[in-house]
Amino acid sequence: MNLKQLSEKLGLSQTTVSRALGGYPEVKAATRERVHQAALAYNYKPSRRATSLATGRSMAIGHVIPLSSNHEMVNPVFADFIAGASEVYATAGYDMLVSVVSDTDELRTYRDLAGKGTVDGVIVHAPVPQDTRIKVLHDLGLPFVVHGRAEPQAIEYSYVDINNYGAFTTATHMLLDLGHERIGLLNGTKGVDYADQRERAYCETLAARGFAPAPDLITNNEMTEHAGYDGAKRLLSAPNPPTAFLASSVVIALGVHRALAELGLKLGRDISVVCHDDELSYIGNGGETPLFTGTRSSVRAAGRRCAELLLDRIASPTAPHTQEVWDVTLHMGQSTGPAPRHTAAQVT
Amino acid sequence: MNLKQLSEKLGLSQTTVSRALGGYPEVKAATRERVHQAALAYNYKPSRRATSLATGRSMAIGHVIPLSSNHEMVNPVFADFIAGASEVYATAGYDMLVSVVSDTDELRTYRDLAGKGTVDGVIVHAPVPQDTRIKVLHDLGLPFVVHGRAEPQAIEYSYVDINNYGAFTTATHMLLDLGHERIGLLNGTKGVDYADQRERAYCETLAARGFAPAPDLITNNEMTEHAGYDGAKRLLSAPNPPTAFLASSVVIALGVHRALAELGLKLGRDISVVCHDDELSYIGNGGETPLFTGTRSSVRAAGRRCAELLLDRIASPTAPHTQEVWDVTLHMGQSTGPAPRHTAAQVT
DNA sequence: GGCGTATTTGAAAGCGCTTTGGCAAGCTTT
DNA sequence: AAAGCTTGCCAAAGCGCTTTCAAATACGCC
Repeated sequence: MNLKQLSEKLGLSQTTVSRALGGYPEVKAATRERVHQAALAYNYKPSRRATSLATGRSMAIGHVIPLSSNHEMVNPVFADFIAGASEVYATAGYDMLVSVVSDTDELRTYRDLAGKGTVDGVIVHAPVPQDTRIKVLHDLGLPFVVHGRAEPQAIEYSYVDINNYGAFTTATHMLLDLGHERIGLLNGTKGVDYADQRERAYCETLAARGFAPAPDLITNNEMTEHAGYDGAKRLLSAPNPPTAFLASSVVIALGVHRALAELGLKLGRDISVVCHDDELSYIGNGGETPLFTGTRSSVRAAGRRCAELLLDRIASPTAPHTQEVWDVTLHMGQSTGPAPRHTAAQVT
Repeated sequence: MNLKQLSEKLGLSQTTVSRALGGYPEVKAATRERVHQAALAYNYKPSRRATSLATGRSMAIGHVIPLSSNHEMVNPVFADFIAGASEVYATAGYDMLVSVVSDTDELRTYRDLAGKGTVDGVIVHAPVPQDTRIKVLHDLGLPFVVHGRAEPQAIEYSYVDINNYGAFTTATHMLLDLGHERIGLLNGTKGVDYADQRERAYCETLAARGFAPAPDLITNNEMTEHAGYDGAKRLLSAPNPPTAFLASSVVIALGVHRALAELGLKLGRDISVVCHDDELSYIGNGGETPLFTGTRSSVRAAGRRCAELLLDRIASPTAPHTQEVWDVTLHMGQSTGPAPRHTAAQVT
């Protein structure tokens, strides 16, 4: 059933039917009602294809999920981020288009989406400093919102980020206050903004408190369980091992936890761990007393907010940009405690 | 730049330009070349909106990710599944549309997608026995492929599944062979096909070997880390605790691992764990000697295969249906060992 | 009654492609 | 030389909507 058929059945013009369904005011209430009834009865739904050609808007938002080209892994935070964004799109009548592409293909994907007009806007993930994507999207005239930041940038843009620097400053201070002096940092891959911010916070806090950050206590990796396990195990078996870890994600922290169990070390007593917790639904760190002490911020909420901002931008493209940095709160769990008197790990 | 403008620049008709770009044979090679050059030079890309209206195909596939209505969680396996599917779509020129919806809204979403013609086909996730979605999609005439099975069904359909029954039969036998007699089953939510298959395999194998499956050794839950932790802890602190666990996912197994660490029990010695491993990239159980002994099957490969089958169906809708059940292999890890002589857990 | 103003409806022109049905020119074939 | 094929191109008709512009009807008021 298409518009023409429906309007014939009703004895009305396509114009009137279209307007009635579209909620335009110049249709008599009675007529509108009649049209709605008929649409329901015949299960008429305007073709998305035709609508978008006529309006010039595709009513879809693109999410380009970068696959780190050397590992080809997809970070589970995207699942939650997308779930949040999807909620917003659904209520606004937008569809969500996701393409998972090697990060080397990302720019091409954007050019494609813009050229073909497949989407009305995109979300940019995991920005790096001086991210080229921002310039490209700006030049393409495709509205976008960045999840994270990519400073410095000549171009004004909207973003939603968390205060990574603040979070890891707080976390580092807390571990220092507990008496930990050798703290390992199990971080994400170098060059991604949040990872860099966190490392900077860690180093600068240590320096401010009079400790020289030891480069050998920092690992950079995809934030997998395995990386956490490997990193912890390696650092703990080195001479002069750390007594605490800062982990960039709960998944990493779980890996640390596994390493500790294997080494016979007790979390929170022998070794302390603080992580950043995105509140992933399946790998949650919830409960009244969460396992890991961590800086917490819902990535799902970030997804929602990014989606909202993007829809706003599409609706009013000339409005000033919105830049939000969310503060994160430190939640105490069972993974932190005072530094042991003697170096805990006597691992060979 | 649109087709009209490009053809004017070239002094050709829209027809010829369209054909040249579309690879139709009735264009002179020299002309085709000239058109391609111009398209490149002016960065012309045919509008997806217009193309799909003209052809009647939207060149998009829908993935409806169900959010269990009571928990509102999104399973991380979807991230990997989608990554696999996306690869296939990308090479075939298809887009992937994903909507994350409460499972109560799923049917409405399908009707919407079909009615508006937003997608050319969909993938059905996490089927339940006598799944209503299959009937609905069949009646809507929307091509689909199911990831998993939903037997019995009056309707013929294509699916890709793993041999869940076989996997958990093998796993149960293995634990029995190691001397474990009380085996806990930490399963996904009841009613989802794979969870039911696994429970059936577990129960029937126990029965075949002369053991009565104890209902109090089975838990059904969302497959979160927390569920694994809770389940293990509860079962281990009951009178007559199990000496081994079958876990429906690595994420659950990680929770079990955490519970064991907390109770001072050693994985693979005091308590054995076998899990099903979807080979999730971030929560991987890889390495030469994986942590968990498990039945292994790549959910990403399943995503790829489902996508291929769906594109095939769309290309030839009357072709016979394909039904694949993949065998899974058991990989030995460090989490299994002979049953301890005495009940290991002396937990209050 | 006539005029101005709302109110309500419709005809038709796009949106930017694909594709059908021709048509002209150049080749074969008889 | 006429008839029949190919080859290479084009005009124009859709695809199913939205939206502009115009028109018809109803209403209020002097």
